[in-house]
Amino acid sequence: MGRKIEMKKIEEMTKRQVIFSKRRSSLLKKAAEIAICCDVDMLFVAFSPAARLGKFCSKKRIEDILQRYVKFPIERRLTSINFS
Amino acid sequence: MGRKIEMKKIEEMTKRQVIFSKRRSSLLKKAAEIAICCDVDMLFVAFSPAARLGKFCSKKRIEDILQRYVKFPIERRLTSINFS
DNA sequence: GTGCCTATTTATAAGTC
DNA sequence: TGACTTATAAATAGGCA
Repeated sequence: MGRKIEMKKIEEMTKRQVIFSKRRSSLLKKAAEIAICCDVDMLFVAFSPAARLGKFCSKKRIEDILQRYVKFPIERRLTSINFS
Repeated sequence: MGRKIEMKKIEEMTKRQVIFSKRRSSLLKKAAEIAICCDVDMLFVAFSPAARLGKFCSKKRIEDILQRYVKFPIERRLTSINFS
């Protein structure tokens, strides 16, 4: 899509962030479509090098599983993220 | 992409499974590209209605986090999945 | 950092075998 | 079930405002 790019880390930070932002939203959109059309629950997380989280695409079952089984350190981080 | 479809659950099971299989692999491919080009770790999980897991797109940090913080019931399920 | 534009590249629904 | 093919629709890299 668009002009082709190499499959390697984009070294220019600004460019890398712009590309990430754009592609992440497309990926989430796709994940949401698949979740609905194919009747599956989808979980998606992106960790930046600074260890911050990206976003979720999720539904009920995954929220339940996370609340039930995931210990506090990761749970605390996960709950700061928007579900969509 | 392709002929347009409605944003709702595909009722025909066979068709739904075929579509899911195709779109899941595309989504994983995209996630892998983003992970490399944008230097992020990506985690992706799909739960079917039968509660079986789909697949992962993951890297080192996420594997570490899962091993360190996720309790056994979910961990046991996660470890049966391929990382790619 | 945001938000559109668009030429180009990908994804993919349907179909066939 | 999978592996192709193809017409169509979506994603997107690079620009530009």
